[in-house]
Amino acid sequence: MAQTARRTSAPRRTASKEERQKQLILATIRSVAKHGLSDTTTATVSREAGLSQGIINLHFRSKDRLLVETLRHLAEEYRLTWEKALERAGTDPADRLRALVGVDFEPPVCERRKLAVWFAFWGESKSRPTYRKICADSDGAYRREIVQVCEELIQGRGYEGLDAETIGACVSAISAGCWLDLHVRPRSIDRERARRICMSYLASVFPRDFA
Amino acid sequence: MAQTARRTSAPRRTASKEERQKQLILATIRSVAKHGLSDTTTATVSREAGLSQGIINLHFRSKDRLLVETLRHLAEEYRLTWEKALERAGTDPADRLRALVGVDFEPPVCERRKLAVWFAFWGESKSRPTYRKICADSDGAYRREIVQVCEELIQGRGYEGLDAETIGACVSAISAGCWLDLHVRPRSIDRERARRICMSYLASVFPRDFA
DNA sequence: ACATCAAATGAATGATCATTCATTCATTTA
DNA sequence: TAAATGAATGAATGATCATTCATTTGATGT
Repeated sequence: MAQTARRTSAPRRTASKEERQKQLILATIRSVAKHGLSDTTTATVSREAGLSQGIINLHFRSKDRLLVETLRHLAEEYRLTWEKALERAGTDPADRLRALVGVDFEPPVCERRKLAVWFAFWGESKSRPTYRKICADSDGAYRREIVQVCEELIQGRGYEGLDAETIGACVSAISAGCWLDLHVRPRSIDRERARRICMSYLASVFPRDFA
Repeated sequence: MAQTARRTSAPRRTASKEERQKQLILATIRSVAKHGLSDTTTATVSREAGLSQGIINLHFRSKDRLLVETLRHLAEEYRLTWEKALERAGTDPADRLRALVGVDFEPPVCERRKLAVWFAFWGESKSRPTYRKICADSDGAYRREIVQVCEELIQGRGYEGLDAETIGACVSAISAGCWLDLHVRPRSIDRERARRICMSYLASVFPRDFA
């Protein structure tokens, strides 16, 4: 009985504590994407992980903590992904901006399941200060990076009368807005089209670098 | 006991069925904004309405139906608001575009509580086809209107080489993205700043009409 | 081969929740 | 004023859920 469940999951006792926790976080992402946050229970998560009822309390002390750690995992993955993309992009501000926008529309960040989880936590963040803080910090760090790159581009390439704060706000707003479309109206848009919508904006404000 | 609850609410038996239902929908909006969708129970809603436990099943048959009707209420209010704004704006496409953008950042649409409720339903819409359909239809209708107005503006004012679909997608994406900021990082932005971010985009693509 | 021990289990527990329905109450009708 | 009506109540019910913990399991060291 437990045998059948185990078949689809990692070997039973060889996993280290960290591996087990990550396994449960990934199971939580799948469960939230599939059932929603309201209907994600310790049962749906442990079943998704192929493990037993009690496993969540064993590794995270409570369901609440598991959810918070899941959100933290998402935020960390996001940050690591755009930091790496910036490294690869080199020093040219236009390349760096392209890289930052690209991250929002490529795996591992832009997967339908993960969008669903982001929206799920955003949806609860008004009433959950812990969620809101993690989301706000994550968004804030990304925004600061965008604005800084815009500033470098405006300075370095001699654009006149442009406000980096406003443009940065626009870029990240368009990203978020496209995420909403990908999430709620997936048939109306795909990741590549979303990326091009963002790039069309950059082309309109920085024509010499993106047109 | 029931007396004290009643004191803050509408008179007990004078309300018509529709008034009672609307009262419960408004109570649901307050409850979802305050407690989140996960922690909104028939108890929190009926308490918020100053009525009894059983009232929701009496008027909506189930909690599920109440939630769906609450989302429908939000979507209808949104549609009515931008339809009225279009009427007031007259026939000039630039005015009409200004009006559509304005709606997203004025009451009754853009209130913190209502943003919280939109995000709550978006957050569950991957796993709830009913929610997703209502959200998708609402967004879709607004988007079609934006795109059409952009087309008129491009044609009527002789803008060259602009794609109305893409610009419409940008406008509504920026709106949604600003909503995310208002929702998750309310200290970083207010409605007026959000509106100006949208207008700055319109100024960059339609300089002769918005600059 | 055996003992040790942390990891994992899953049945049991108590709390919370949506829903039901017998009863109460205010209004309308006669 | 009395009877009839149906809106509203709230205690009771059963279902679901997170958490606990006594027991089982399997890996490790001797």
